[in-house]
Amino acid sequence: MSSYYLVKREELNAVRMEVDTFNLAHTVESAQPLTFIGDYTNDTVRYPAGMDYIKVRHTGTVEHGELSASCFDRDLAKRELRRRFRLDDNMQYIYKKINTDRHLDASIKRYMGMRLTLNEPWETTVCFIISQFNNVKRIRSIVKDLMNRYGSDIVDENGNTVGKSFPKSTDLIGATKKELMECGTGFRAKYIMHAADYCTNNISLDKLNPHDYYGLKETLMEIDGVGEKVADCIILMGYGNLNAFPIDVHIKRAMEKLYFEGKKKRLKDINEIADRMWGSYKGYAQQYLFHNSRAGDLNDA
DNA sequence: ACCCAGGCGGGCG
DNA sequence: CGCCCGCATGGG
Repeated sequence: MSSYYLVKREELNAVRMEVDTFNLAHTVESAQPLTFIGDYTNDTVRYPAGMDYIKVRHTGTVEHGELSASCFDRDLAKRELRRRFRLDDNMQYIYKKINTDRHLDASIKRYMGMRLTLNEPWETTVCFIISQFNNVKRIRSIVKDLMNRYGSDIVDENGNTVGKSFPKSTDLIGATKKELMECGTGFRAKYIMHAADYCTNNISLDKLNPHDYYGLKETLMEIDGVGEKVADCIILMGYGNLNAFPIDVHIKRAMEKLYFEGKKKRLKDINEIADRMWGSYKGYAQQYLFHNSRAGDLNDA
Protein backbone atom coordinates (compact mmCIF):
# COMPACT_ATOMS: atom_id res chain seq x y z
CA MET A 1 0.00 0.00 0.00
CA SER A 2 1.17 3.47 -0.74
CA SER A 3 0.64 4.60 2.84
CA TYR A 4 3.16 2.04 3.99
CA TYR A 5 5.75 3.35 1.61
CA LEU A 6 5.03 6.94 2.55
CA VAL A 7 5.64 6.18 6.19
CA LYS A 8 8.79 4.31 5.33
CA ARG A 9 9.94 7.10 3.07
CA GLU A 10 9.47 9.66 5.81
CA GLU A 11 11.36 7.58 8.31
CA LEU A 12 14.23 7.07 5.93
CA ASN A 13 14.52 10.57 4.61
CA ALA A 14 13.34 12.80 7.43
CA VAL A 15 15.65 15.68 8.20
CA ARG A 16 15.47 17.65 11.39
CA MET A 17 16.82 21.07 12.22
CA GLU A 18 16.55 23.30 15.23
CA VAL A 19 15.00 26.66 14.54
CA ASP A 20 14.44 29.78 16.63
CA THR A 21 11.79 32.44 16.12
CA PHE A 22 9.71 30.50 13.67
CA ASN A 23 5.98 30.21 13.03
CA LEU A 24 4.95 27.94 10.20
CA ALA A 25 1.26 28.86 10.16
CA HIS A 26 1.89 32.60 9.88
CA THR A 27 4.47 31.96 7.20
CA VAL A 28 2.08 29.90 5.10
CA GLU A 29 -0.98 32.02 5.80
CA SER A 30 0.80 35.13 4.68
CA ALA A 31 0.14 33.63 1.28
CA GLN A 32 3.47 34.24 -0.33
CA PRO A 33 4.18 30.64 -1.27
CA LEU A 34 1.10 30.06 -3.34
CA THR A 35 1.95 26.46 -4.08
CA PHE A 36 1.92 25.53 -0.40
CA ILE A 37 -0.87 23.47 1.08
CA GLY A 38 -1.11 24.05 4.81
CA ASP A 39 -2.59 21.80 7.47
CA TYR A 40 -2.53 24.03 10.49
CA THR A 41 -4.04 21.57 12.93
CA ASN A 42 -0.95 19.42 12.52
CA ASP A 43 1.31 22.38 11.88
CA THR A 44 2.49 20.85 8.63
CA VAL A 45 2.77 22.06 5.08
CA ARG A 46 3.46 20.24 1.85
CA TYR A 47 4.53 21.55 -1.52
CA PRO A 48 6.29 20.49 -4.71
CA ALA A 49 9.99 21.30 -5.02
CA GLY A 50 11.36 20.45 -8.43
CA MET A 51 10.46 16.81 -9.03
CA ASP A 52 10.23 16.11 -5.33
CA TYR A 53 7.43 16.59 -2.89
CA ILE A 54 8.24 18.04 0.50
CA LYS A 55 6.34 17.74 3.71
CA VAL A 56 7.43 20.05 6.49
CA ARG A 57 6.45 19.93 10.10
CA HIS A 58 7.15 22.34 12.92
CA THR A 59 7.19 21.24 16.54
CA GLY A 60 8.10 23.00 19.76
CA THR A 61 7.51 26.68 20.43
CA VAL A 62 7.85 29.77 18.29
CA GLU A 63 10.88 30.81 20.32
CA HIS A 64 12.65 27.49 20.00
CA GLY A 65 11.50 24.49 18.04
CA GLU A 66 12.36 21.95 15.43
CA LEU A 67 11.60 21.74 11.74
CA SER A 68 11.45 18.38 10.05
CA ALA A 69 11.12 17.67 6.37
CA SER A 70 10.59 14.51 4.43
CA CYS A 71 11.13 13.95 0.75
CA PHE A 72 12.93 11.52 -1.55
CA ASP A 73 16.28 13.19 -1.38
CA ARG A 74 17.66 13.73 2.10
CA ASP A 75 20.22 16.32 1.05
CA LEU A 76 17.59 18.21 -0.89
CA ALA A 77 15.38 18.35 2.19
CA LYS A 78 18.13 19.93 4.22
CA ARG A 79 18.92 22.52 1.59
CA GLU A 80 15.22 23.10 1.05
CA LEU A 81 14.51 23.97 4.66
CA ARG A 82 17.39 26.39 4.98
CA ARG A 83 16.77 28.10 1.72
CA ARG A 84 13.01 28.05 1.38
CA PHE A 85 12.30 29.16 4.94
CA ARG A 86 15.28 31.50 5.18
CA LEU A 87 16.57 29.84 8.32
CA ASP A 88 19.78 31.84 8.18
CA ASP A 89 17.88 35.06 8.74
CA ASN A 90 18.57 36.44 12.19
CA MET A 91 15.04 37.42 13.07
CA GLN A 92 15.93 39.29 16.25
CA TYR A 93 18.33 41.45 14.28
CA ILE A 94 15.76 42.00 11.52
CA TYR A 95 13.09 42.89 14.06
CA LYS A 96 15.45 45.46 15.50
CA LYS A 97 15.86 46.94 12.03
CA ILE A 98 12.17 47.15 11.14
CA ASN A 99 10.62 47.83 14.54
CA THR A 100 10.50 51.57 13.97
CA ASP A 101 7.17 52.45 15.53
CA ARG A 102 4.14 51.09 17.33
CA HIS A 103 2.57 49.79 14.11
CA LEU A 104 5.48 47.56 13.27
CA ASP A 105 5.91 46.65 16.92
CA ALA A 106 2.33 45.41 17.10
CA SER A 107 2.61 43.50 13.84
CA ILE A 108 5.85 41.84 14.90
CA LYS A 109 4.36 40.79 18.22
CA ARG A 110 1.27 39.41 16.54
CA TYR A 111 3.12 37.44 13.88
CA MET A 112 6.28 36.59 15.76
CA GLY A 113 8.25 34.02 13.79
CA MET A 114 6.70 34.71 10.41
CA ARG A 115 9.38 34.31 7.75
CA LEU A 116 9.63 35.37 4.21
CA THR A 117 10.13 32.38 1.96
CA LEU A 118 12.48 32.02 -0.97
CA ASN A 119 10.88 30.35 -3.95
CA GLU A 120 11.83 29.46 -7.51
CA PRO A 121 11.88 32.54 -9.77
CA TRP A 122 9.76 31.00 -12.51
CA GLU A 123 7.10 29.70 -10.10
CA THR A 124 7.02 33.05 -8.37
CA THR A 125 6.66 34.84 -11.67
CA VAL A 126 3.68 32.77 -12.77
CA CYS A 127 1.99 32.91 -9.37
CA PHE A 128 2.24 36.68 -9.12
CA ILE A 129 1.15 37.26 -12.70
CA ILE A 130 -1.96 35.35 -11.70
CA SER A 131 -2.27 37.36 -8.48
CA GLN A 132 -3.06 40.63 -10.23
CA PHE A 133 -6.61 41.88 -9.75
CA ASN A 134 -7.43 38.62 -8.00
CA ASN A 135 -7.91 37.18 -4.54
CA VAL A 136 -5.78 34.66 -2.72
CA LYS A 137 -8.31 31.87 -2.68
CA ARG A 138 -8.76 32.02 -6.44
CA ILE A 139 -5.05 32.42 -7.05
CA ARG A 140 -4.40 29.20 -5.18
CA SER A 141 -7.14 27.47 -7.13
CA ILE A 142 -5.76 28.61 -10.48
CA VAL A 143 -2.22 27.60 -9.56
CA LYS A 144 -3.47 24.19 -8.51
CA ASP A 145 -5.30 23.73 -11.81
CA LEU A 146 -2.20 24.70 -13.76
CA MET A 147 -0.12 22.21 -11.82
CA ASN A 148 -2.64 19.42 -12.36
CA ARG A 149 -2.87 20.08 -16.06
CA TYR A 150 0.68 20.94 -17.02
CA GLY A 151 2.84 19.63 -14.19
CA SER A 152 4.52 16.24 -14.25
CA ASP A 153 3.68 13.40 -11.94
CA ILE A 154 5.85 13.27 -8.89
CA VAL A 155 6.43 9.64 -8.05
CA ASP A 156 8.16 8.01 -5.13
CA GLU A 157 10.75 5.25 -5.38
CA ASN A 158 7.99 2.68 -5.83
CA GLY A 159 6.30 4.47 -8.67
CA ASN A 160 3.41 5.80 -6.63
CA THR A 161 2.22 9.23 -7.68
CA VAL A 162 2.28 11.59 -4.72
CA GLY A 163 1.62 14.92 -6.44
CA LYS A 164 2.23 17.19 -9.38
CA SER A 165 5.23 19.38 -10.05
CA PHE A 166 4.98 23.05 -10.92
CA PRO A 167 5.06 23.23 -14.73
CA LYS A 168 8.26 24.60 -16.27
CA SER A 169 8.13 27.38 -18.82
CA THR A 170 8.64 24.77 -21.54
CA ASP A 171 5.65 22.82 -20.23
CA LEU A 172 3.46 25.88 -20.71
CA ILE A 173 4.66 26.84 -24.17
CA GLY A 174 2.28 24.36 -25.76
CA ALA A 175 -0.67 25.57 -23.74
CA THR A 176 -3.55 27.00 -25.71
CA LYS A 177 -5.45 30.04 -24.58
CA LYS A 178 -8.58 27.92 -24.29
CA GLU A 179 -6.89 25.49 -21.91
CA LEU A 180 -5.47 28.28 -19.80
CA MET A 181 -8.87 29.91 -19.59
CA GLU A 182 -10.29 26.63 -18.39
CA CYS A 183 -7.85 26.82 -15.51
CA GLY A 184 -9.47 30.11 -14.55
CA THR A 185 -6.64 32.40 -15.59
CA GLY A 186 -9.06 34.78 -17.32
CA PHE A 187 -7.51 37.81 -18.96
CA ARG A 188 -4.10 36.73 -17.59
CA ALA A 189 -3.90 33.80 -20.03
CA LYS A 190 -2.12 35.92 -22.64
CA TYR A 191 0.42 37.02 -20.02
CA ILE A 192 1.19 33.44 -19.06
CA MET A 193 1.63 32.49 -22.70
CA HIS A 194 4.05 35.34 -23.25
CA ALA A 195 5.93 34.62 -20.03
CA ALA A 196 6.37 30.97 -20.98
CA ASP A 197 7.73 31.91 -24.39
CA TYR A 198 9.89 34.80 -23.19
CA CYS A 199 11.40 32.95 -20.25
CA THR A 200 12.23 29.98 -22.45
CA ASN A 201 13.62 31.80 -25.48
CA ASN A 202 14.75 35.24 -24.40
CA ILE A 203 15.82 35.35 -20.78
CA SER A 204 16.97 32.86 -18.18
CA LEU A 205 15.44 33.69 -14.81
CA ASP A 206 17.83 31.38 -12.97
CA LYS A 207 20.83 33.31 -14.24
CA LEU A 208 19.78 36.77 -13.11
CA ASN A 209 21.72 38.35 -10.27
CA PRO A 210 19.58 38.37 -7.10
CA HIS A 211 21.54 41.28 -5.64
CA ASP A 212 21.03 43.62 -8.57
CA TYR A 213 17.68 45.12 -7.62
CA TYR A 214 17.32 47.58 -10.49
CA GLY A 215 18.69 45.20 -13.09
CA LEU A 216 16.29 42.49 -11.96
CA LYS A 217 13.37 44.84 -12.06
CA GLU A 218 14.15 46.07 -15.54
CA THR A 219 14.50 42.54 -16.89
CA LEU A 220 11.43 41.14 -15.16
CA MET A 221 9.26 43.99 -16.39
CA GLU A 222 10.04 42.95 -19.96
CA ILE A 223 7.61 40.10 -19.35
CA ASP A 224 4.01 40.88 -20.29
CA GLY A 225 1.86 41.11 -17.20
CA VAL A 226 4.79 41.98 -14.95
CA GLY A 227 4.67 45.57 -13.73
CA GLU A 228 6.18 47.33 -10.72
CA LYS A 229 4.30 45.43 -8.07
CA VAL A 230 4.58 41.94 -9.53
CA ALA A 231 8.28 42.54 -10.27
CA ASP A 232 8.84 43.52 -6.64
CA CYS A 233 7.08 40.37 -5.47
CA ILE A 234 9.30 38.24 -7.69
CA ILE A 235 12.42 40.05 -6.52
CA LEU A 236 11.44 39.62 -2.88
CA MET A 237 10.04 36.10 -2.87
CA GLY A 238 11.74 34.59 -5.89
CA TYR A 239 15.20 36.11 -5.49
CA GLY A 240 15.25 36.92 -1.79
CA ASN A 241 16.25 40.55 -2.26
CA LEU A 242 14.92 42.39 0.79
CA ASN A 243 15.21 45.77 -0.94
CA ALA A 244 11.97 45.06 -2.74
CA PHE A 245 8.86 46.65 -1.26
CA PRO A 246 5.81 45.47 -3.22
CA ILE A 247 2.99 47.99 -2.94
CA ASP A 248 -0.43 46.42 -3.43
CA VAL A 249 -3.82 47.80 -2.43
CA HIS A 250 -3.42 46.60 1.16
CA ILE A 251 0.03 48.08 1.63
CA LYS A 252 -0.94 51.30 -0.09
CA ARG A 253 -3.95 51.79 2.15
CA ALA A 254 -2.01 50.83 5.27
CA MET A 255 0.92 53.10 4.48
CA GLU A 256 -1.31 56.06 3.66
CA LYS A 257 -3.22 55.57 6.86
CA LEU A 258 -0.22 55.03 9.10
CA TYR A 259 2.25 57.54 7.70
CA PHE A 260 0.38 60.06 5.56
CA GLU A 261 -2.68 60.86 7.69
CA GLY A 262 -4.88 58.92 5.31
CA LYS A 263 -3.99 61.07 2.29
CA LYS A 264 -3.65 59.49 -1.15
CA LYS A 265 -0.03 59.17 -2.17
CA ARG A 266 1.89 58.15 -5.25
CA LEU A 267 3.70 54.82 -5.22
CA LYS A 268 6.95 56.72 -5.44
CA ASP A 269 6.27 58.58 -2.19
CA ILE A 270 5.30 55.39 -0.39
CA ASN A 271 8.40 53.62 -1.61
CA GLU A 272 10.60 56.51 -0.50
CA ILE A 273 9.30 56.58 3.04
CA ALA A 274 9.60 52.79 3.25
CA ASP A 275 13.21 53.10 2.20
CA ARG A 276 13.88 55.82 4.76
CA MET A 277 12.31 53.82 7.57
CA TRP A 278 13.48 50.28 6.86
CA GLY A 279 16.24 50.59 4.28
CA SER A 280 17.47 47.30 2.90
CA TYR A 281 15.14 45.36 5.18
CA LYS A 282 11.94 46.88 3.88
CA GLY A 283 10.94 43.59 2.27
CA TYR A 284 10.44 42.12 5.72
CA ALA A 285 8.62 45.24 6.89
CA GLN A 286 6.29 44.83 3.92
CA GLN A 287 5.53 41.25 4.84
CA TYR A 288 4.56 42.15 8.40
CA LEU A 289 2.49 45.14 7.31
CA PHE A 290 0.82 43.13 4.59
CA HIS A 291 -0.18 40.27 6.81
CA ASN A 292 -1.36 42.64 9.50
CA SER A 293 -3.46 44.66 7.09
CA ARG A 294 -5.08 41.50 5.84
CA ALA A 295 -5.95 40.21 9.31
CA GLY A 296 -9.58 39.21 9.46
CA ASP A 297 -9.74 38.91 5.71
CA LEU A 298 -11.36 35.52 5.35
CA ASN A 299 -11.26 35.48 1.59
CA ASP A 300 -8.58 32.83 1.45
CA ALA A 301 -8.62 29.38 2.89
C1' DA B 1 -27.64 43.57 -8.30
C1' DC B 2 -23.35 45.44 -6.80
C1' DC B 3 -18.45 45.34 -5.04
C1' DC B 4 -13.97 43.72 -4.50
C1' DA B 5 -9.72 40.89 -5.16
C1' DG B 6 -1.58 41.04 -3.48
C1' DG B 7 -2.36 45.27 -11.19
C1' DC B 8 -1.21 45.86 -15.81
C1' DG B 9 -1.28 47.63 -20.50
C1' DG B 10 -2.83 50.95 -23.48
C1' DG B 11 -4.71 55.32 -24.64
C1' DC B 12 -5.43 60.04 -23.87
C1' DG B 13 -4.51 64.91 -22.33
C1' DC C 1 4.73 61.72 -17.33
C1' DG C 2 0.03 61.20 -14.71
C1' DC C 3 -4.46 59.64 -14.90
C1' DC C 4 -8.23 56.51 -16.28
C1' DC C 5 -10.31 52.63 -18.08
C1' DG C 6 -11.24 47.76 -19.23
C1' DC C 7 -10.29 43.31 -17.96
C1' DA C 8 -12.19 37.32 -16.41
C1' DT C 9 -13.99 35.24 -12.64
C1' DG C 10 -15.97 33.88 -8.29
C1' DG C 11 -17.31 34.96 -3.68
C1' DG C 12 -19.44 38.27 -0.22
